[in-house]
Amino acid sequence: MAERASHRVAPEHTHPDDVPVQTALAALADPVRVTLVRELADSAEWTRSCGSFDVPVGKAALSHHFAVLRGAGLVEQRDEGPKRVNRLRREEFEARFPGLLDLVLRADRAH
Amino acid sequence: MAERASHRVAPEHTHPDDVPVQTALAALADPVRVTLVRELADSAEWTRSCGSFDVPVGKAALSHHFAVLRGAGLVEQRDEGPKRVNRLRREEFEARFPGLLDLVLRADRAH
DNA sequence: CCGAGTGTTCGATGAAAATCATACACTCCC
DNA sequence: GGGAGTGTATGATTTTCATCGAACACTCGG
Repeated sequence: MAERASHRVAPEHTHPDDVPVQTALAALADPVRVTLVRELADSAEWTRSCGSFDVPVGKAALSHHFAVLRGAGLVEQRDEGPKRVNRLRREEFEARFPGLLDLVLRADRAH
Repeated sequence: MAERASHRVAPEHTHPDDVPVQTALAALADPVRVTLVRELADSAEWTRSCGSFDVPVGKAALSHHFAVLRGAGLVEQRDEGPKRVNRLRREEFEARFPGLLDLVLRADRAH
């Protein structure tokens, strides 16, 4: 059939424009999610599969965190073969919440 | 004696510079606290006592929220007679987390 | 010095969120 | 098509956090 690579249900995405400030802040208030966002920011787009992140949680929790990040308009996902690869929505998120992402990424550990 | 108005233990304050991003985001991720911050932003400094805010929580919870806001470097308090009056640490917080406060204050309800 | 007003502390309660283990669905490759 | 690899869904457990009620501390004005 004229199908793309995946038969799975495509992940639900929320555009940053449709995200309340509250939701964005809550998403970024969790250390695990911030780690994901930071690692994602240091990688090329669509190169990181969900399982490739160095966080101390099981895959169930990990999957949950990605769902939250999608819901906050921070991450976009696409199925590529058996893996689900990720992309940080830098520009779109920056346009909706100017400065916020940079704040989290820079994260002066000097404190 | 050469004492100020209050004998109470002065409230503990944390300067924004000593606040981790994580803490700041968590503090602003609560709707009640955001209401406090917004009302505070719309008032002259040192004019609002803790009890003067329009939030749907008892005074115990309210007192807790102010403690969190102090710990996040968002609010400064001073005892004035029997009341404790507040001030939003606009400049200091802005210097530490550029753009963050504006983001919360503007809070486009258009979503 | 008492009483009203104000805010904090403490302990308990309830709700929300993070986590895990297990089971399941899908894709690819042999 | 079977099996390994990858991610999701579900249900239970744990932790965290917001909240409340009641008791307490402090200030001020009669």
